Amino acid sequence: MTEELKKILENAVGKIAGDLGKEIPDGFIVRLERPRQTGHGDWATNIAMQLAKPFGLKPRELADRIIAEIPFGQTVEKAEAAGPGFINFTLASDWITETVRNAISKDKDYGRVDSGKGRRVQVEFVSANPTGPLHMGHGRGAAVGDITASILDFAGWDVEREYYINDAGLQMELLGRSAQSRYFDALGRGEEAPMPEDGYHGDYMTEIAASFVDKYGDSLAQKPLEETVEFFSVETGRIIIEMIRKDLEEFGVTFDVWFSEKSLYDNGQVEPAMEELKKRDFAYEEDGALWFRSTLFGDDKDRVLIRTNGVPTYFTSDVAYLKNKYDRNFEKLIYVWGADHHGYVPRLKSVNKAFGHPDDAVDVLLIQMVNLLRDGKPVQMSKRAGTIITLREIMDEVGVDATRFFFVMRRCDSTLDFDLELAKKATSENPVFYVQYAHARICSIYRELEERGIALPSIDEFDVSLITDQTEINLAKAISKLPEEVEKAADEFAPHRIAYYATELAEAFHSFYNSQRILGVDEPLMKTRILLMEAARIALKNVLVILGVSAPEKM
RNA sequence: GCGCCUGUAGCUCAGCCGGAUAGAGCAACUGCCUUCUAAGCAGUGGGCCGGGGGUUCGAGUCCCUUCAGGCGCGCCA
Repeated sequence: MTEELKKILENAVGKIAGDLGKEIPDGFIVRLERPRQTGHGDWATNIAMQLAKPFGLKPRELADRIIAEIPFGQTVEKAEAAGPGFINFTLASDWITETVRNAISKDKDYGRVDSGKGRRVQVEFVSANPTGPLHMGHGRGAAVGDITASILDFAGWDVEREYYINDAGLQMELLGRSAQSRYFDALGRGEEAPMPEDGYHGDYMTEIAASFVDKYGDSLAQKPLEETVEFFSVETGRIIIEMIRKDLEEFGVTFDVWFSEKSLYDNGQVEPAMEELKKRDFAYEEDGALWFRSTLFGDDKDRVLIRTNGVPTYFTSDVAYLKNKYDRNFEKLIYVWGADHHGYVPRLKSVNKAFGHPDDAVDVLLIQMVNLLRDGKPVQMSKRAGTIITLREIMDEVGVDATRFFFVMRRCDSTLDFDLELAKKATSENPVFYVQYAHARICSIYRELEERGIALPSIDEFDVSLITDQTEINLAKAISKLPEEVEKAADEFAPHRIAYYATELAEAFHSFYNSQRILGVDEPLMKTRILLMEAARIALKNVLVILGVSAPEKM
């Protein structure tokens, strides 16, 4: 629909350029936008303002000349110059028929676009250390990552979701010693293996230790402590990862790949990555350590890759991991990180450049903090005091649907107030219910139709001439926006756009529903409205699928 | 000290690559159920887009500066 309009405008502009003997500037493209004001028609363009100077005309004058070249009829019903030089278009009502036909025939695929062109993209998210349960912040990252991935999939990308398990390094050893200590506690021999200074104290550690006792009795206490640390570390990590995996699965998030940091070392992928940096002269040895020349990329000092004592830093793994990702032929890499890691972004980008990859192949989504509100007051959380709120607690309290929706309701780079009371409310104040309710209402009408023995009409029975009410037109317009919203959300990695769009779509439906009846009107009109409603149901359903929120048939 | 994020209606936030009279939701107020789900709809009021400068036909949007809040600046992860 907009493609045709663009073509019409390109032709018009071309003809005028010819008449004037002027050139169209390089890189010029016709852009169409949705006017903010409904009174300004369906679409608008600012080409007259853009071309005024090169054409040597006043914007309004040029706008009038462009309009004079437009063939009215099939596509465009009305075009008028407005404001400083906009051209506003009202489309012929065909677009409504097209929208309804399109939605119903594509059904589950309605809203899919192909801006991704089948390119491979990896979204790596959550990637929490396997040292404890996921908390709120991880939850937001999980929702943002998962929904971003869904959006990209809908936009025609070939998407892989990946969880990077930080199972190498000192944290894991600390975890092992903590588990070991709890294990001895469980045997009543706590003094033999004291809890390390910064050990993991959570209740889950006690439970894990108990499971070791169940499984191994006191056999693990027979050997010297140092000999079993590794075992405790690996096994505890495995148990916690499984716990995390279950929580995420219940949260509606599943990964294609669980990638172990340790495997980079076990499979010898770290050394070659370091060698490549050295070969390209981005790494050098000094003072017994291996350094990355981050100063070449504006960092204030070079950064250590391999410490003097021979132990690699986390940065080392990340270099190897980045290389590994490219080896798997991804064209685009998306990292979802907590905003507290933002200082690390330039370093990752630097490595990316050092390897000779385009800068925009890597995108890092920084997720700001979540403030949990109960009774309108922030809930104080402290790791030290053990008062961390876990993702599981939130899911259990407010449900998966509301949790997911709330986590993507705001732009990622803005801190999020998560109001527990609001998330649980079953009123229109709560956007999740508002959207789901629209879907349930439609399904309710279907039940009524079934009872009255009325079948879903065929698309050919849609009669656009019967669509006269503004709420009907607004609903059709909202439905027609799904593909463009998906494209924009994918383009910007902005899942919140879809949450906003979902609300807008639901609003258009509720408004229509309240003002017009479906049953009890003349049959042709009833059929036309049923088809419009069916298109709305499909759009709502697909949007909820993208968000990973259920679409209830009854509420 | 340096860097990143944020600052828009009473509250929570949208605002796309600079465009028209800055938008939602909530809260407040007024209406709407004998008919498909009122968990809904319609309407009203509410603004120095943190402040100051600049860029230009045009700035909430871009640049500089300043103020306020948050978060980072290890051979920790």
